Amino acid sequence: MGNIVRLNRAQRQFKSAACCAEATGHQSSMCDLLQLMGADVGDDPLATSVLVPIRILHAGDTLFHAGFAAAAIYFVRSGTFKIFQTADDGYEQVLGFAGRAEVLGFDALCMGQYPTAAVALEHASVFVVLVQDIFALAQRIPVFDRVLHLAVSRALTRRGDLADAMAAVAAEVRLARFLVQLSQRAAACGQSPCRFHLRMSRRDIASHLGVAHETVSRSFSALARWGLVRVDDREVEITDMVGIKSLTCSTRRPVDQPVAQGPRQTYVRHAVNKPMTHAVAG
Amino acid sequence: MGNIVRLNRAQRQFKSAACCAEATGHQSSMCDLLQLMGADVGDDPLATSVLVPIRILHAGDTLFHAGFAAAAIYFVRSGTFKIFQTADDGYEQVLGFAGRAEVLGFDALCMGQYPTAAVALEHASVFVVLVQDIFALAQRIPVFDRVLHLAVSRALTRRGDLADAMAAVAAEVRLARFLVQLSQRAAACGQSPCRFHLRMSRRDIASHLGVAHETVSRSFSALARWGLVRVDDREVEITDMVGIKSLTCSTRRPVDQPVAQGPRQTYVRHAVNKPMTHAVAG
DNA sequence: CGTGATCTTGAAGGGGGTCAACTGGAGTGG
DNA sequence: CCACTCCAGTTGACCCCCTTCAAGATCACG
Repeated sequence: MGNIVRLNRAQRQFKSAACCAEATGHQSSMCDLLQLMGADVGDDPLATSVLVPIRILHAGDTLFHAGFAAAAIYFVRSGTFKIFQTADDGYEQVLGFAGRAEVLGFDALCMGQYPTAAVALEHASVFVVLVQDIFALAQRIPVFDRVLHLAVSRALTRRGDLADAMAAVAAEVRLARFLVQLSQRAAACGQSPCRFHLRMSRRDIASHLGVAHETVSRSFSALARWGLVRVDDREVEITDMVGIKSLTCSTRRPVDQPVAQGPRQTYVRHAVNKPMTHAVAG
Repeated sequence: MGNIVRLNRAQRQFKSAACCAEATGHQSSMCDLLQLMGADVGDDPLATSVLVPIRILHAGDTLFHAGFAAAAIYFVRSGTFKIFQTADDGYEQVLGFAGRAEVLGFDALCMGQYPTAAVALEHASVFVVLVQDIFALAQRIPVFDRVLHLAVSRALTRRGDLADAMAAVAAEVRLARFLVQLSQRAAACGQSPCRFHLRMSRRDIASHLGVAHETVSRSFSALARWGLVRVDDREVEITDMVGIKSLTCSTRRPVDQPVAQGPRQTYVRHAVNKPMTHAVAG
């Protein structure tokens, strides 16, 4: 795959001065953090008095490296992040993409260092909560404890989705599942579930889905040919939501008794091609 | 794959009377739970006074179903569990296997229902903490809050390992990574890192690794042929720990400048076969 | 305009999915 | 006790899909 550390372009592109820019961070209050996370915090004087630093990142900036000491956890205020771990040979395995109101770096708690790295894919900002403060804050501000638990629970669910996407045999199905996930996530944020701009490169998607990046390209072309999506570089529009969702159902050898209807639609791969060409023809 | 719901045999095999047997559960104290999780709890009178139910399960028993309302989270006291989600067509995607001191069902918190299911692979017992009690307990017993956060952090890391195992191109590498994970996990529990009994079927492993179960069989045979492991049904012995660990390093197209040493060892698949046959010959 | 990146498409080869057949063990019922 | 059934596990054969290598298009930047 060669999903190698390639920050050069992004760094040049966005002219981020410093790689690990702690720069231009200001302060906010715990109250804002709780509101971001969807908690109902009346006017808790304690929450408003506790200050929480904010860190600003440019595209390509690294929020934290894998293997570094666990200094803090982060709550995404804006922007998108790529979560990945790097193998010995430099291969990046992308575990997921995190957006607004998601927690980052929590998996470092149990081992004292980050098992994964996080890189901003666009201009972004995060709330910073130092590891050494977490438990004290959780005790002093119960609603923060609740918010944290819920956020981590969501992060856990997200990583389950990862397996979902990688489990499909056909590459087109993997991509379809990924796009549907993005769509539903966008909808949950109040954005359009049909049109969105991909923040990540084909390489990142490929690593996330466990295929070669050329295969991602081909799968995009296939989905477009079948009339399910319209693709222009990183602009994606889902033109047939029903069709793409039905495609995502193709897993492996479905059941012991396949369907016993129609012309032996046993293979998944066939199910991938057949109905789609029909859909194009129809 | 046909990784279908096949509890019949297990149920018959172990003669578990009720599928969802809440049966024969007794009570224990929060103190025991905290000690299980590795916390140092002196003689906290509060912790000893809080009672925590224990649930006993037989092999094949379901701890909780996917889609059911989130009633409780569980801490594994003994035994092994299979965590999985079931697709519409009945395909089981195995997300992982959980053992002693791991938390189960936490991902249900954020959505009110379990996104995954958990089934006991052997005789097992768990501590039961009702969802409605979690936050109150976390506030009353700070150590419990800490223990919970750490356990969830570990669960998050575990799901990262899942992607690691599924990311490899070659099936033998996936299996090797899985075995190394099991080995390291066993070592962390004070058991032998070289010999262990697999609690899960080939089908479960296949689903976990994202391959067909026939491929798992073939990969076991290949690893044995290369002298890395000895396999007898579910009894596994790692006979060449260095060799199997070096095998796990094979990812995808390593780096842009391969190694430039020796005869162009660019392909992973070659690296899989070549050195191993040498190892057998040598 | 050269450089280097992303993205796309083509061609070739092989690995693994799928189906099939076989073995062996466990439970069932005669 | 022994046939019978069911299932886990293994191995073989076929062939499609994906990986890999390669080349071209496009864009950004100096």
